[in-house]
Amino acid sequence: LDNKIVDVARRAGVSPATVSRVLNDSSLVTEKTKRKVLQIIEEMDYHPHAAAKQLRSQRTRTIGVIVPDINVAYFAEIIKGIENMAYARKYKVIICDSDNKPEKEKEYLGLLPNRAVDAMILVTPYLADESIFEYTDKGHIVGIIGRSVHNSAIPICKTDNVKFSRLAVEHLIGQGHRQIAYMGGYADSLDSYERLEGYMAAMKAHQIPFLPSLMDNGDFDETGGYEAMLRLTDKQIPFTAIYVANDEMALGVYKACKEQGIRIPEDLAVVGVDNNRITKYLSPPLSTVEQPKYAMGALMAEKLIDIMNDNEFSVNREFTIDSELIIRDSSEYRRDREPNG
Amino acid sequence: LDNKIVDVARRAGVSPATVSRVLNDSSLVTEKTKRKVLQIIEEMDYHPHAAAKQLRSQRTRTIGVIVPDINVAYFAEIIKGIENMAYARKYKVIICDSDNKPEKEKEYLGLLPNRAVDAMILVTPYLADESIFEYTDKGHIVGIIGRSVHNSAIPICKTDNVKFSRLAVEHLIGQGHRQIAYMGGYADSLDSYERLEGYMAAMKAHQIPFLPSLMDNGDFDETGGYEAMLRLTDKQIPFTAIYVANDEMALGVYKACKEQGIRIPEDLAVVGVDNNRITKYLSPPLSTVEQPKYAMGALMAEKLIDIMNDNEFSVNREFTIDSELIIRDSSEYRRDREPNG
DNA sequence: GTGAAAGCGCTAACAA
DNA sequence: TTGTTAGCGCTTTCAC
Repeated sequence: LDNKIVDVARRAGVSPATVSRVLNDSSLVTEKTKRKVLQIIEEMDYHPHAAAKQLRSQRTRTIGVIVPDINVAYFAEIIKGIENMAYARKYKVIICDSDNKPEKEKEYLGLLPNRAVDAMILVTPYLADESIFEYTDKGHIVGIIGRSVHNSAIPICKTDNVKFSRLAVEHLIGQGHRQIAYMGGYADSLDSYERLEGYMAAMKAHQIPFLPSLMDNGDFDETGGYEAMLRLTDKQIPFTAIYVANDEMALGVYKACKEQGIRIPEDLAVVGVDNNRITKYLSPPLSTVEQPKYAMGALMAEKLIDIMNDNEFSVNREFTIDSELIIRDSSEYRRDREPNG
Repeated sequence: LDNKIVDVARRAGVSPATVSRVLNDSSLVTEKTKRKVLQIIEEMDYHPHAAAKQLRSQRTRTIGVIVPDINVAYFAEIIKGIENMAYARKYKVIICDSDNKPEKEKEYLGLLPNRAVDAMILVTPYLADESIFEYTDKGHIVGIIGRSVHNSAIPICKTDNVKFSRLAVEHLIGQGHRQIAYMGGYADSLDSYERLEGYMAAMKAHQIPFLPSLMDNGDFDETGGYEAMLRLTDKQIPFTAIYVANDEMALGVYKACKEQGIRIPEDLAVVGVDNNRITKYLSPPLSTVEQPKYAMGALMAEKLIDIMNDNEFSVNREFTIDSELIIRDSSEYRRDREPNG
């Protein structure tokens, strides 16, 4: 029914091979034949069959992206960065929303051995390092965004958790706070751990004793943050500031504070991480650490595409992007400030 | 290098056809052979080659989704609905973020004739009806979410713009408002038009004269909403309430009000549309119309998959889902209300 | 610079 | 119930 490459070839009076060369702009075709073929292609409204091309060339020009929840702004922005770079390099992006279900992530990884994708980008905290190595060991191309992994061969893109966490906590200390709580994500997440490290470094540098009872984990989501905040306040150990390992959990902290009549920032200063779009609309606007989400997505997509095309010879496969502390009203109480940031 | 179906066949002592049958669980295989083959597949860690399968079967089990911006919560939630249904039916989803660029949307539509996708879901206000018909006329399967199109053959999923807009405006009238402004999206969008229709119906039903000068368009985004709001207030024609055709523009309205010292809801009641996640965190929380975004995505994906598998015989291809007015503080000023909704 | 021919890995029609 | 066989539509040697 549809036109194939032989039909175009016949009409143009050339061989299928030549049409193929034109299509993939090989340098070995005369300008004249090329023009002719292009014209026939246009006339016949010919479209190459993707699957045939993929089967023959053994590449799909498709990248998969696994995220826990596309609805969370942090992941959506990363995907956007990936998509834009992919589009510029004529790659497609298959989106794999794991719905926070590890089984679903494992199944989606299967796209690699099925050769439905040429590479996979993981933006998920769930998959164990070993599950990832299973694939990289077989030569599959995998990139990781926003989390650390103990394997220097895998390209990974992240920010400096320790560094920005220390800055965030030192900002709170600079505001006069001494009782500062820390809320992490999953207990076993390397990100959580590194952010805690930064927190402790700041405390230590200012000779503030570290209180384990002022620490809790909120699973990186709103509900978890809410519940962790309730546990923290239940303890009756006073604290005047809290450093929360991501903005989603900070939403839960806001909710808990509202319910308990704790005023932000008068009674409690709050600093989050991610600079989700939502944070600047909160009341008060939330201080947070900008994560260059779009840039991380775009960079990782570019690196993987370069690797697949053998344009990537760099030894260093770990890319650390700078992140910036954004101070808003949630951590800085001033009467003279405008109503919103 | 990798195992193919013949390798499995050989090892299992059967023909490739039988292995294929097992893989696609055809009913014509003995339990015994099936078990045997499955075991060999497991042993050899065999994974079928997606492109070969696609080429032979002429289906990709992949759906494309075109959205203007995956970062906008409205679109992200729809995608999530599509992705979940697709996953349940063993389909993949290719995400096409057009970045609000019509050229990019046109190019992504090319995935259809390239047979890189079996169907395409459009969630974009940009593409002209004719551009869509170009593809449907050639037999390509296309579904549309959240906008109207003048062609009953194309499956489309939407909410009843006229109905919910009328409800929203009548809510404002019920609060005692008479000078009510309307902010639409693109001037030529059918959604904008239908929401205006609902607005006018409500006004007419309550014998409130319709003032064209209390209408403007804000292009469905925050900046557009901000600018449209400035134009409206510049006119010096008083209004005490505004019905805004989506939440993104309402963010712009909030910003303009803040700058001009207009208090919400005391000086101006605001109602938006979409119930983006962000709205309930605004100060004051924004009244809005819930759009069942996830449900629309899931429903459309299901319908298209049914159509592709000939399980869909229904004549009616327009699905209208109910939407619900959510009243929060931005349109209802009460001293006794809790700080946030 | 161009063409002929082989084959990528699978499925489906037909035969057994 | 199972096997044989012929392609799906393209790219890519290898000749010319």
